[in-house]
Amino acid sequence: MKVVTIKDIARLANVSVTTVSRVLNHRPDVNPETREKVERIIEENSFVGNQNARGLKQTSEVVGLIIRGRSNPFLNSLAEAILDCAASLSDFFVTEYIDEKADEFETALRMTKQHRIKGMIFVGSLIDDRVHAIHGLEIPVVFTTVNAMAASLKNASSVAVDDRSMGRLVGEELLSLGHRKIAVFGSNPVAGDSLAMRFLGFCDAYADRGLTFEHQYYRECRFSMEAGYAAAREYFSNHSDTTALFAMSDAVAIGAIRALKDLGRNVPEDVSVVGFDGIDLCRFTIPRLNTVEQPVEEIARRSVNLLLDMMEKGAAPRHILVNAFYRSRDSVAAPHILP
Amino acid sequence: MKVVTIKDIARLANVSVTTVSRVLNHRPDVNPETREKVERIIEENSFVGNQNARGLKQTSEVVGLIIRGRSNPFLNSLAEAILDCAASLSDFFVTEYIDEKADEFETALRMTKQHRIKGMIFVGSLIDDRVHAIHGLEIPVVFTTVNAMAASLKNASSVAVDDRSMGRLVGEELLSLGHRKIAVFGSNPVAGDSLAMRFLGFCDAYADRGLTFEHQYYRECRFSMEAGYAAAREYFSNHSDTTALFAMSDAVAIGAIRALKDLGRNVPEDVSVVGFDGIDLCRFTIPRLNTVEQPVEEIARRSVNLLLDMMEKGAAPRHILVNAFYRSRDSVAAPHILP
DNA sequence: AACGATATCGGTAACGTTTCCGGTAATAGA
DNA sequence: TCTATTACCGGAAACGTTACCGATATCGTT
Repeated sequence: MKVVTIKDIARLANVSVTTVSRVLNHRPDVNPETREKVERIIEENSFVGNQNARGLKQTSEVVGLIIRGRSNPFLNSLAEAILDCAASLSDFFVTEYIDEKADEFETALRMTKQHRIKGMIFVGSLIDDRVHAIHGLEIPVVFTTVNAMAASLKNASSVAVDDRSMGRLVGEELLSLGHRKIAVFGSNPVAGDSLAMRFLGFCDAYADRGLTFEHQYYRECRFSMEAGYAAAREYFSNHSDTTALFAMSDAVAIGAIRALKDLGRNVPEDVSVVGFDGIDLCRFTIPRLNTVEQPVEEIARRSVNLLLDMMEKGAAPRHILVNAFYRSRDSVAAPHILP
Repeated sequence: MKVVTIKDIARLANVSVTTVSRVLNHRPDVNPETREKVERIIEENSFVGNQNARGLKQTSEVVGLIIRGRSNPFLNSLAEAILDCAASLSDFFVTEYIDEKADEFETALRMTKQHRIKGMIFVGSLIDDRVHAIHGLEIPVVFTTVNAMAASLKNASSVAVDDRSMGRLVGEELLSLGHRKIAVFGSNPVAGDSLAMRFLGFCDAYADRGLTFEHQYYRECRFSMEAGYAAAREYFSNHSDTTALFAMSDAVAIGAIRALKDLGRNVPEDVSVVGFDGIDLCRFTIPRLNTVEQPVEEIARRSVNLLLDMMEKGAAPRHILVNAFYRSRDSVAAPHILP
C-alpha cells in the first residue's frame, strides 16, 4: 500500500518539499498561485501529514491530556469539551486515561518522553504530596477541577469551581430546610484539595448558625455508584436518624439513593440527597437529583487558554476559580421528622 | 530540557545504538551480560523510547481504536476492556472518539495516514452503505458489537452478540408475561446490522405465537437518555394502552422510564421496560433495569485476538457471535390490565 | 590446521517532516 | 545604471529509531 508523502506532493506540484511544508503550515512567504496549486494537489491526493514525522521535530506543539477514569461521565464530558475547544488551536492532542491509583506524575513523565509533549492538562486529578514531582516535568501544566494554588507549583495553573462557596451553599440549603443530622460522603480529602474545600465550606454553613459538624457523619467513599451504594448501605443501617446526605459526586449520590431505597427509605421524603458535578444523568433519575452543576464549557475554555498562554507566551501560572450553580430538583425536601 | 535518547544510552553503555535497540525490542541475539548492562543504564536514566521515531519506521505495529461516542458508558467500558487486553500485545494504541454523525471510513483513513496504523478496531460502529469503503483501507479491521458478515468485506472481521437470539428472548419474555402491546425503540436500522437483527429476533418471538408485530409500535430514537425521554414522551402520550417497552439501549430505557414517570405511569406496574447492553447503571436505577448484558470482556478479548491473527498471521476474516445474557431485575412485570 | 557455523555486535541508510541557510529574481530607491 | 530590499523558493541537515548488511570472535569438526 503506497502512501502519499510530502515528497510525492512536491514532485506532482513541481515545487520543493520545503514549499509544500510551507503551504501545510500556512507560512506567509509563498506565492498565492503556488499555494493554490499545492493545495489542489494535496486535496486531489487526499494527502495527510504523518504525525510521527512531525512529532519527531522538537518544535511541534503537542499537548497531552490525562484523564482519571474512563467511566466517569463528568470527567468525560469535561475532556470532550477541552478537546472540542482546542481542536483548532493546538497541533495535536494525545490523551491517556489512567485509573484511580495511578501516579499522574509518572504517567505525565512517560508521556512527555514518549511523545515529546510540550504541555499537559490534567482532568480530574488529585493534589497530594506526590504532585510536587510535577516540578520535574519542566513543561507547563494545567489542573482542572482542582485548585492547585496551595501546591504552589511554578509551572502549574489550575481551573476549578469555587468549591468552598459551593460546599457552603449546599450546607445552607439543607440547614435552612431544617435538617440537622446530615451525612457527608467525600473521598480521601487532602488539605487544600477540592474535596477538602467543599467540606470546609459545608462546615462554614454550620458555623454561620453556631453549629458544628460532627465527624461521625462523615464517610470516605470512592467516586462510583458502587462505592456510594456500599457507603450508604453501611451508614444508614447505623444512623437511622440522619435526614440528609451531601454526596460529593453525582455517582455516589445515585448509588446512595438506590441503597436507601433498599433500606426502605425514600428520597426525598425520608432522606434528602444532594450530589455534585451535574452530569446529564441527574435529570433522568427517579427522583431527579439536586446537584451542584460545574460549568464544563467554561472550565474547558479557560484551561486551554491558560495552557496556551503559558506555552506560547511564557505566561505565569494562574489559579482561576469559576462559578458553579446549585440546581434544585426533586431529591431534597424538608425533614418530616422535626427535631 | 535535555531528553535522553537511545544514543545517550548507547554511549553510556559503551555499545552501539543498534544493540540498545535490540535490547529494547527483546531480540535474542545479544549477550546476556550486555543486555543486563544496557537494561540497567536504561533504568537508571529512566529512558523511554520516542514513539514518533518508532512510528516513523514503517515496520511498527500500531493499532487504532475508533469509538463512537465518548459519553456512551457501554462503549467506554468495551474500549477499556480492549485496551487492557491489548496492553501487552501490541506496540501502541492510538484511540480516537468520533461523534454520531462522523464518517468512520474517513476517520479511519485519516488515522491510517497520520499515524501509519496497521490495524483498526471499531467500537460501536454503524454498518451502512458507506462501510464498503473500508475496502480502500487495505489494513485488517475488526468491528465490535455489530455483525459485519452481511457486509462481506474481505479485510474485516467482527465480534458481536447474537442479536437475533437476544431480540427473540426479550420478545418471548414479554409475550409470555401476557404483554401484547409492546413498543420498540430502536435506532435507524439498516438491513443486516445489530439493531435490525434484534428487531428481527423480536418479531420471531411474535411469529412463534402466531402473532405479528405492528409497525405503529416502533419508534426510531438515538442512543441517549435525552432521546429516550423524548421518544417515550411522544409515544406514550399517544399510546396509553401499551404495556411494555423494549429499548435497544439502556440509556434509552432510562430516559424512557423517566418520561413514563412524568406521564404518571409507573415502571413496572403500568409499563414494563427492557434495556440492552448491561451498563453498570442498570443496577442502581429505580427500578433496577431488566436488560440484555453484553459480555464485554469476551468481546474485547476476541476482538484483539482476531485483529492480531489477521495482522501477524494474515488470517482470513471471521465473524464471531458471542452469547449474551438476559438479566431479570425489577423493571418488568405482568400487565395488570389484561386484554 | 583449515573450515564452516554460530553468537554477538556495529555502521549506515532509511522513515517523513521541518528548519536553517542561502540563492535568485523582481522591484524600489538613489 | 547600480544597489538595496523584498518575495519567493530550494538544498540539505537534522529529529530518534529500526532494519539491513556486514564484521569479528569463538568454537566445534574434519
